[in-house]
Amino acid sequence: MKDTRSRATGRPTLAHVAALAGVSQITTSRALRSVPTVAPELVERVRAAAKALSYVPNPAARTLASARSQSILVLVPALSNHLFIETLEAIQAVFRPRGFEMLIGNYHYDSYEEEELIRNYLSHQPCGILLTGFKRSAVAADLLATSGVPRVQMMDLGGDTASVCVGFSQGSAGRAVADHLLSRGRRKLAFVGAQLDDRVMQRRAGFQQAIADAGFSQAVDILTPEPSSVDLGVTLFKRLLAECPQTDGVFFCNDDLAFGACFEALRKGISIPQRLSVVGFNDLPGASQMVPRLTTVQTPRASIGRQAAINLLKLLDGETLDTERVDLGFELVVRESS
Amino acid sequence: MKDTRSRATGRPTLAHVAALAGVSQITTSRALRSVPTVAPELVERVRAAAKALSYVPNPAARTLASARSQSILVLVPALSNHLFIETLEAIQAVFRPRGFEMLIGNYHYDSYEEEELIRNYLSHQPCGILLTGFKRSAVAADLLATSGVPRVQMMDLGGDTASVCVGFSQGSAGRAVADHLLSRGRRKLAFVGAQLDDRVMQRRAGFQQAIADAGFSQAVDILTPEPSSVDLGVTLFKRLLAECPQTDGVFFCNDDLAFGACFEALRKGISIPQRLSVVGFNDLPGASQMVPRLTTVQTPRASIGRQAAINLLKLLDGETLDTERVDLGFELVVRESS
DNA sequence: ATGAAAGCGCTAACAC
DNA sequence: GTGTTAGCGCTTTCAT
Repeated sequence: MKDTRSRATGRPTLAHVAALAGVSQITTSRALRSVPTVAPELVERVRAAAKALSYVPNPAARTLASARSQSILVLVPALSNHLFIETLEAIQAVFRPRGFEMLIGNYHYDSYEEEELIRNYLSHQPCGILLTGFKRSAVAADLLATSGVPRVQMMDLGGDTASVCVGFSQGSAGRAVADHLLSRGRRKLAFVGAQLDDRVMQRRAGFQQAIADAGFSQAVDILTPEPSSVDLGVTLFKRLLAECPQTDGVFFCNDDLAFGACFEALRKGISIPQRLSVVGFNDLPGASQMVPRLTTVQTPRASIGRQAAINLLKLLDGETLDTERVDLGFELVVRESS
Repeated sequence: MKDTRSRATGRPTLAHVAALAGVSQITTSRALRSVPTVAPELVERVRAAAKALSYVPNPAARTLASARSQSILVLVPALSNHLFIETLEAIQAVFRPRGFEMLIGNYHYDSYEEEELIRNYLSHQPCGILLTGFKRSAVAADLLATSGVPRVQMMDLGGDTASVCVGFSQGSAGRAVADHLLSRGRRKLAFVGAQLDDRVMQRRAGFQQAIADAGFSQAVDILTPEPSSVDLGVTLFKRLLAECPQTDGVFFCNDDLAFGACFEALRKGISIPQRLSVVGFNDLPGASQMVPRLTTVQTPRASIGRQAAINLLKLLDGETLDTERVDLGFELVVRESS
């Protein structure tokens, strides 16, 4: 009966593995972390010993000794939006196989909560941080900068922070929608927007620019500062039909607006693919299954997550990607109902 | 210029706080953890010193020393389902204010992945575990049992594991739906089910039982082993109308089936609230906004998360809740479209 | 009720 | 390339 487990945790420790492999603790440590200076033969022996004992490293000890954990902090504004879930999945697909853990911080679109989360999670000494967007409190920005932990920002490309960003351009999304509609022969194009924040206006600008570049002009703008919703989509769609009945292509700046419109069209028996092309931004969950032919411009969530993760890995490896901005474009997805 | 920060992390340590407060390190530790044996006056002094230095405890050191982290491991089968997101939010609302972190493990309905997650996360020495359902591999169950970490199971009440469960009874959900329909004067009741797993059959049994108890009998059963989907809902709804046109109340065992049916009804101009009552299980995201009057039986996700978290806290406090089973019932939610 | 000493399991720094 | 030593920052144990 050999003593191969720690009294405190009941699990074998590095010392046990080292003893079994017949090398020093530090060599064991290095071998297990794939530090290149260890002789291949020793690596072999150590691996075998670790396996024999079912050794699993103690992350707390590792973090304490190295002042750096194997965790990546990911801050998202919401979990209720599918967009971020898919982004998280893509991130995890990069990090999990490499032995990193993900700490997920949901700040509910609240910058004070974001600040608190940062303060809390920073105490865990994450080795990297993935952030969503630019806007955050000065305190939060300062905490991040002071921490010195490598970080990558996702989704937005704009802003003034001198750091690595992975996202897409709202303007080119708008442009693509216009090109798509024009290529299908649509000429009476409308833009329907709510909320009217920067992003919406950038999408609109790209949309208009592309129409102008093609030598046409946009037929109509239906705009309102109200927050976007399915109901509002119905209302604005009615307004569109009233004000500009000859419209044959619409870009709804938000998914729920587009959905409300499609739904209303369905009710009224308006055949959307034939009389009208509708494009929405992002994809309301389930919408694709319910509404006949809704074209959708999707934020490239998975690509953004994956690329952001990959760039963060590069930073962790010591590469310098200063102020790199990666524009991943977007995807035009044509959905069809049953 | 006093030396109030650790060389390794740049942050103040317990020793710094102790020095400033003029007490020993261990008293400082106890004061900060609210160990009751410390004199109130010292607690005061220590707190002040900690605040003055912006001291934040180092979780790695704490975990290493005590062989127990402040993390709660939560295992969910998916993040893409809103049900689990809402459950997670409710759990977090209990734990975050008390200083616990949440480790979220998404096993994608894959029991091998669940096993891997358990093995990995167990190395972080979580102080508690929240699990979803009963079915898991024998290895996983063994890992959990051997770990000795307190755990609570969510969602299902059945199963044979002798542990604390918080969930709801599928049978009583079915019963409630029948009662609801009967109370609205519906008499020709139908059950539409897909997938036909245990849970679906339990819902059906409860539904039938309640109808029988009220002295009536169920008009028709539309069953298929195919997996549930919106499309299938359309198909089954057509079958229902063909086979049993006089039906005036239907219980769809899944949300997407109900949605497909409502959608189809809408297309055909069948007025659901007048001619037919439709009840679906759970709420397809967005469905409430799109379909006129869909009654929904909702898994009490938030209540389950909160109650499970509270029960786990009790276990952490040393209370014994052996084999406790908490049935949280369910909610009947009537949704109306715009 | 408070404190001193001894680790927790690992890695950084420096030797050899 | 490998090993020795000395902590990382905290809590446990045991004394007082």
